Amino acid sequence: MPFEHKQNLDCTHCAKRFTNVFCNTQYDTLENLNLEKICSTYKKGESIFKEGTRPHGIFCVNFGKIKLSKMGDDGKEQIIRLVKPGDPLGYRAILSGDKYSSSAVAIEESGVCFIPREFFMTILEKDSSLSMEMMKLLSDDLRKAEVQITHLAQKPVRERVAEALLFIKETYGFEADGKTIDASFSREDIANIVGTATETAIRLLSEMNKDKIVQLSGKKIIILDMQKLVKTANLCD
Amino acid sequence: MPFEHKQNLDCTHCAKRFTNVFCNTQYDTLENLNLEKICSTYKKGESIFKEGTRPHGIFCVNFGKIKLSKMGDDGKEQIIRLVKPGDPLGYRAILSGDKYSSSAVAIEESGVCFIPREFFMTILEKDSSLSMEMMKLLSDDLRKAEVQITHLAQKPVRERVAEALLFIKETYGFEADGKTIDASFSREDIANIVGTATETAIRLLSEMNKDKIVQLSGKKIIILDMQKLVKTANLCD
DNA sequence: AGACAAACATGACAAAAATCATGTTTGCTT
DNA sequence: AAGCAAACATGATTTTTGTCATGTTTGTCT
Repeated sequence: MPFEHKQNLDCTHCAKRFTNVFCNTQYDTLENLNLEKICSTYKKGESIFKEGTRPHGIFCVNFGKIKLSKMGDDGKEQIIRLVKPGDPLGYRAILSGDKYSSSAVAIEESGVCFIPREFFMTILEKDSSLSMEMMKLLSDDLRKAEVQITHLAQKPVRERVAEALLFIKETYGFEADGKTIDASFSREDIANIVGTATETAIRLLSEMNKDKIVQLSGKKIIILDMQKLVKTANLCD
Repeated sequence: MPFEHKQNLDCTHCAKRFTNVFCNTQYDTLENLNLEKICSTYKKGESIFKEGTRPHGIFCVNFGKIKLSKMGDDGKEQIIRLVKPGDPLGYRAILSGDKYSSSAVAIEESGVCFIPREFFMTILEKDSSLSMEMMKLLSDDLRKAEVQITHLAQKPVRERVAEALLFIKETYGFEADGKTIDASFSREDIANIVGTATETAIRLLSEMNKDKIVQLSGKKIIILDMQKLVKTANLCD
């Protein structure tokens, strides 16, 4: 299924964000990058890479939405991160030299560019500013992961559900109306972000619906009262 | 309290592990490192650095045991990582360019070397193999953090307590008898690794004591039945 | 040694969350 | 449009975990 529908995506998004990573790279190298990259589209549910397999390069999301998730020991999915256009993807495994520790699955139709390992590693060796950017990326991911660890360990499910909504909103933003979260997650997905049973997630969302904090209409979630939502999440910052 | 009792520690441990990070660095640079580094000892309970403060360099543990922990939004401590002799320390904040996202506190008397920021960054810029090693370090930390996220989200407390014991054992090893974990953690510390109430941790440890999986004698924990302990932790790998 | 505080332990209870069961809605496919 | 499966919803119940209360042990300081 993870198949290459070759078509050259215009990398405006990548230009915005992923190129930040390459911001100090020489221009001719970047031109080569444009030649070396392979663009593909993935349909909703297709996986870009799978946990346990070997990485052959690094990805960059051009359009769409992707979830990074890990299989728990009992076969339950845990969503680790959400990926948006412009974000690099699959760098952890490449940089550590081991297998993918999580899977990347398209939440909706997505366009992704692939940069072969050799090419990426060559630039990485030559260009210290790229390494620096990769280190920034990793340390930032690590910081976020540590926050998530603390919250999972200490916060009740209700707060974590509210936090998950804020997290999704922070990642994908609102639709044109300025209040509908621009992403469609199943209740199960939300439960797998929060780390709870699907029924519990459903229940708590329904409660927040009753409390006029959010409004549920199908898969769309409208944030009615941002203040209350933040308060429900009980965040310090 | 975090005071510099200057004394030059012999960096045999650092030579073993931290120097791995510097393994491809030129010899003269390493000699400078030995001149630039500042060694200090920290008494049990003293902190090497504090969450929210600005990093001025990178540390390396020479002897002792250190916990890295984060304050939860409700003021509860969450232990993020355990640090042992030879491990570098405080690199996340330096590499991401922001403040410390966690505090480092000595669990027992510890000797720590400090390498000033400027010096470290200079080598980092010049030496691509050092960057590579730092990226490996970070990606590995990230992988471990993702595993921890998954376990916190999905595993019951009992399994996580068993896992915490295995984790402590993995980090600090056994005493000469080959069965006593070579570290003294309070029950509260263990609870703060696991992400549970102190009483719950105490209770579950007592149970495992009754079940002859471990033997508790004061702060010392003896692993009587490693197989059962691993089974209790319910790990897949 | 005695006093004192901190850590450890355990019971009782309350709260939170998972599980099980059973409908209902929704979105597809034919 | 009918049929069907997946997703959503909700009630009832059980299990897990946290909290509160109350002792006991341990180690440290004088």
